[in-house]
Amino acid sequence: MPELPDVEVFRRYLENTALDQPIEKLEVLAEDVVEGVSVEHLRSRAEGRRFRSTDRHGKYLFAELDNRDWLVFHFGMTGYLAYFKEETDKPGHTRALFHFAGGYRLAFVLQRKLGMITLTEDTESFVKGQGLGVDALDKSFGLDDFKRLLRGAKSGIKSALTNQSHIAGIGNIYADEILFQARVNPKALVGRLTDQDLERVFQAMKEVLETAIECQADPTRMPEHYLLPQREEGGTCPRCQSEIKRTRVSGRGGYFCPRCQPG
DNA sequence: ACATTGACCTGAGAGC
DNA sequence: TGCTCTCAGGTCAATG
Repeated sequence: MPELPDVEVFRRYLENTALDQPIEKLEVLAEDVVEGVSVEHLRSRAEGRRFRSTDRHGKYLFAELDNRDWLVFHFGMTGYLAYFKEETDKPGHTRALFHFAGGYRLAFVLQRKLGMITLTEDTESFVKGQGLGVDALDKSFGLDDFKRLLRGAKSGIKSALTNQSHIAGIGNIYADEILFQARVNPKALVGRLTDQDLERVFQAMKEVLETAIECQADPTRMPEHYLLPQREEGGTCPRCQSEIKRTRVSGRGGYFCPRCQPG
């Protein structure tokens, strides 16, 4: 689930639910999801504080505490947040649980433990330390920057789009969607794409990510001309009705329309 | 610099 | 029902 649009939806969710409430207790149910700092340290920094603001870079979510520390969340392949009050509403695979004064809780949920929580004093240096590239939806990230970034890349376009040190936020699902909308084959070598191709990919990148956020990253709400709801064996291209094909790029399964996105 | 593979984790679904 | 296999929106390290 958690690519840029999903994480942005989580950010807004946290912003709309958990801000400004005293954190009475931070319960860590799976200690191995805390990275970089000890569980004790994390708890001592968070307990008694409140979430003051949020931020996001690529697939990382930041939540600022009122002591200027930032909690960092990464959701791996299966993570999400859940805000609730009754213990019976606690999701399975809750790995960390913020208990607020007043009885509400915020759960950090991971089925597979591929995500993590950590702490940083400075989000910019955290981003730099992770080697992340520019956020895909950064307002100052324009077409010229995009072309400059990809110029010289020897890889296929899908690999380039999902490389977080180039552009942060795009994963397997949305790379497929972007390339479908841009009518570019996922394996096409970046160096062989025309300026027009790259422009279409750039426009599609912005448009798809923004649209996905508006749709709450929910495939069932996406526009009809989107590939996402058809991402399965035997799916139908919403544009030309051809059969959607499965491919493999860098070990990950992907979907594309062989007719709209010829190789 | 790039692709490929396997590892890290856990669960769902298919096929036998 | 139970077993095995494959796959799943993440990244990272080792290898060619």
